[in-house]
Amino acid sequence: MADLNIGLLLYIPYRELENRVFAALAEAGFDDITTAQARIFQRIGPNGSRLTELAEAAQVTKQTAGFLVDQLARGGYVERTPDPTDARARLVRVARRGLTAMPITAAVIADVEAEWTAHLGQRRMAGLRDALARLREITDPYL
Amino acid sequence: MADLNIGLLLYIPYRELENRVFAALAEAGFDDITTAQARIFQRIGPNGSRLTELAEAAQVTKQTAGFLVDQLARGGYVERTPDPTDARARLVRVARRGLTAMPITAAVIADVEAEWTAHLGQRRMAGLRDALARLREITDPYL
DNA sequence: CTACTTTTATCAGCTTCTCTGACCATCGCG
DNA sequence: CGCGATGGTCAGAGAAGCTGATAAAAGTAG
Repeated sequence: MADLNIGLLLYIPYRELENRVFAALAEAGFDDITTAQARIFQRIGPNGSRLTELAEAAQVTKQTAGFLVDQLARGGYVERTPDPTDARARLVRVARRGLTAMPITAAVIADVEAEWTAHLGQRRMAGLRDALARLREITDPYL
Repeated sequence: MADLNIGLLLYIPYRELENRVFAALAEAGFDDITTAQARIFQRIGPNGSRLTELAEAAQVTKQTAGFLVDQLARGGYVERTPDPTDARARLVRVARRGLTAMPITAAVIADVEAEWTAHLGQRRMAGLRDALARLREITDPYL
């Protein structure tokens, strides 16, 4: 095993956080959501997003994004409304059930961050967040 | 969108690195490997690993791990040898083709890390690596 | 040494995710 | 208006993951 590459080092805590979030959501009754759906849901902007935007941000094809959005819509997590500025497009917005799930997710993330801060110390945790935010500038295809 | 949660901040650069690695592997003729296979391959120890270990490290079921190892074996990336210490178990080892692919991966990772270091500065990059390595202590199920 | 439990791995069947390719409707521009 | 670009859907297929059931070897208790 020895020292792991930076990719795996990024992936390991990501996966841990994801697991914790899904465990909490399932316990709260949101047991019909999947990781793939969540990765799309996460990228919906405050005023809704177009399918194409979501697909690009999540790095999947439009077809896959559409497939996942349909499921989220069936579950009541999102709704699809026509885009007033473009008759071809439809805006995906967070709906009732999605709004209910969000604070649960936020609470788990806060918990996990607190644990990580306790382990790393405030200084290193702040540095981690700062470094990742800056890294996003050159690695996020959605930006 | 606004400020993203720490999970997504971890995932974005992870995904970028993964994409770069797979692009380079494909260009070098290793176009038959998938991300799922690579996530298993990555966890194989220097002296081989058991299927159960790989499954746990990659956080998939033994069945899934077995399925992926079979594919890796068919591609010549790994080989399965009997475990001398336990007749039930078989050790998964990196084989010829796997050994050939590893330096290509390492080179891409080095390139990407250099880019990230250029963007963040040496100090922040070192801090990032340090923080992630420490985080692994409390988030890696394989440890 | 026998009986029971645990561990390691496999087989079978199914769901979910993701892709490619083909297609349609609308937009925007010259 | 005509035409390329954009936003999205439909159809079909492969990959990846799961649960459940089974088998074989190992470990453990008596």
